[in-house]
Amino acid sequence: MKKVNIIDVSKATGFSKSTVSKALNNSKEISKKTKKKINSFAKKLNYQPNFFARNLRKNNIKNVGIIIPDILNYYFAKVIKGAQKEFFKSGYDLVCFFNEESTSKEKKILEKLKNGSVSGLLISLARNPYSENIKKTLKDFKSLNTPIVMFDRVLDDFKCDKVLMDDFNSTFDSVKHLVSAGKRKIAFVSPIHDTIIGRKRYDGYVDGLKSENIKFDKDLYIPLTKGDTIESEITKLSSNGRIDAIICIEQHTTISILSLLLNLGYKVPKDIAIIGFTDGPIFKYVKPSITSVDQHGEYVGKLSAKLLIKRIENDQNEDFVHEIVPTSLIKRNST
Amino acid sequence: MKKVNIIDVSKATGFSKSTVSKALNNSKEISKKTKKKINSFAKKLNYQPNFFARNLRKNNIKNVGIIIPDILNYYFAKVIKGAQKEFFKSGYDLVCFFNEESTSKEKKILEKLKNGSVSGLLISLARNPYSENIKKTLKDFKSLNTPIVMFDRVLDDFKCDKVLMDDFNSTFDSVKHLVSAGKRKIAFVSPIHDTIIGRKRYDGYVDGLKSENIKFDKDLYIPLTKGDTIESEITKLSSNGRIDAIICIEQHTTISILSLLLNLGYKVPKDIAIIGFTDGPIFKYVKPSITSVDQHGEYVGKLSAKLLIKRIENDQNEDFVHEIVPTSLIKRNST
DNA sequence: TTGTATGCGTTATCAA
DNA sequence: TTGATAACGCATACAA
Repeated sequence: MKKVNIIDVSKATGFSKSTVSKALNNSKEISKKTKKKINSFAKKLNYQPNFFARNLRKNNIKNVGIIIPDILNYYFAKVIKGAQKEFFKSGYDLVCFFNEESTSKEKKILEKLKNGSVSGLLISLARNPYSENIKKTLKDFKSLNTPIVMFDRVLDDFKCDKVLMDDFNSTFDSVKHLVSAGKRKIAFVSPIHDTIIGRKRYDGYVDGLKSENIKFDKDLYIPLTKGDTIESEITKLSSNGRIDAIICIEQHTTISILSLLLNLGYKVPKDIAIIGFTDGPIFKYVKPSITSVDQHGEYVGKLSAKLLIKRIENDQNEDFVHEIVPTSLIKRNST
Repeated sequence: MKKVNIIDVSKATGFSKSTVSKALNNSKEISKKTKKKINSFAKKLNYQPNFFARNLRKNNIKNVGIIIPDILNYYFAKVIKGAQKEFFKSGYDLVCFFNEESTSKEKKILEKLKNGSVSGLLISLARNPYSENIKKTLKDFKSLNTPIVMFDRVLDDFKCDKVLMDDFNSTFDSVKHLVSAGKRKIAFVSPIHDTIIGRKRYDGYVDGLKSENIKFDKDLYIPLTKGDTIESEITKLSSNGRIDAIICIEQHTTISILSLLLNLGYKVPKDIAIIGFTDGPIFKYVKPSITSVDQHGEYVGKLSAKLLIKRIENDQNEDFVHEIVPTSLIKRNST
């Protein structure tokens, strides 16, 4: 069963293929009557204009790519949701890729996308993306005129539109919140201390303490390296009333800490309060529910999509934009 | 900055464009030396063959679409992950859409996809998909030679490859598991009693009871309609030792039930055991952790992708396949 | 081994 | 208002 093309419609209606084309594209050159006839035939034959021929002729494709680390991460799922909605509204299709925190996979994806199947790219990089490789590959997109918008995990020295979370204030505000709840011995647990985001959140924590005239105690800063378990750290830290609150900037570690504290017999938040990071509902269902920093993933996706569309459709030479999306604290029962 | 095309490469190298084309496609007609030269020039110029021209010529596109209800649902996220991996391996790009449980949105997506931007379609329908509209739209894909694979939420009277969960045995096995833990007064809570899946799980429950010689008590079957709260139902049901276990086939309802029971002073699982449904980690972190039916979303995605690729690349006329993916019980502390 | 010519299905320009 | 023709960029049958 061959696909019906414009010539089939032309033959069926008796009009030339250029008339058919114009009629189907609702050109005002064509009379109402002719349009009606041609449209009805096209429908009857289930004619669909060839995607490639049309795009080849018009030389633009309404596809954009998105590359994120992991779709099972609730934050990224929200970003995709927000982005997809926005793109769909503007007629763009969203092609999804996952780098699984691997720079080499990321590179493979990027190389593949150079084939022109997308006219723009949304990307949040794999951890430790500071490889020259990736940067070089990304630069190729510039010469292909394919704009890139980075969000969340961005490359500092790559020039493009960027959407960032307000990581600094997320922890700054967390400290404020804890202090207002009477806490002053606040630990900071970071399994991502070697990332830019981790450092910004750390800075917010340190400055938050400073703004409350609390002396920074480096023993209360717990950077975790991959594979570290927090068990001994937390046990040590929590003994003798050395701390009365914990800010943890990664979801699973937060849950482990909560369960550890409860097992050790501490009351949360009375003895030790906890603040965690996630967009997801998990913290809502544990006991006690955990106060958490909401990163507004859906909004990040929407905003990134808007920037990308603008960049695709308008001037590529405008100055690059860096948007900072504020986080907000969802207050629950752990603080 | 115009994109460089094959003629630019041809001029740069001094070879004709057909020689260039052949060289870049690694044709054995072309000498090693020529290939080398042409390849190096192509690289230097950052030449990328025009996506549309190439596809127009070859008339096949390595894009597939996936439509799911909601990406924030962990099960569907897993399906996407599994599918994406499989598609990527075979060189296909995955274009993602979400129907948000709306048949009209679903229809819009399908209509749009008729433009030939994908050569295959993976779909899990919005609830209540039994509209003639959707079926008619889906049928159009047949005449476009675009194969469809349905998974999970399928349309019974539409002929295509399908991947289904073993819903019947999921609840059948759950009953067995509860009985082996000494429970016999097992309630069944279903917020999706009006769906095929809901009915199959119900059947599994009923037959599970039968196989254990437990008389079915219709008062223990709680179908919930949208908006119903389970509070009064569960309170009534749990009083006077009327039940000693609950199977609930929706994640959020399950969590609510757990929390309700604990508030009412019941011990879980001693007084009342609970089994829920989800692929996600939420049940792992509540106290007590909840035994749950794992639907193996990633495998469902992978399998669906495989079927679709086969259908795209091979004979379209083979008989349609219906795969049943077994579920498994993750035993935790609520049973 | 390389080059010439043609066609894929559209849309756009120009002529009728 | 309609139609003939060229062009988009590539791949391939065929000629050299």
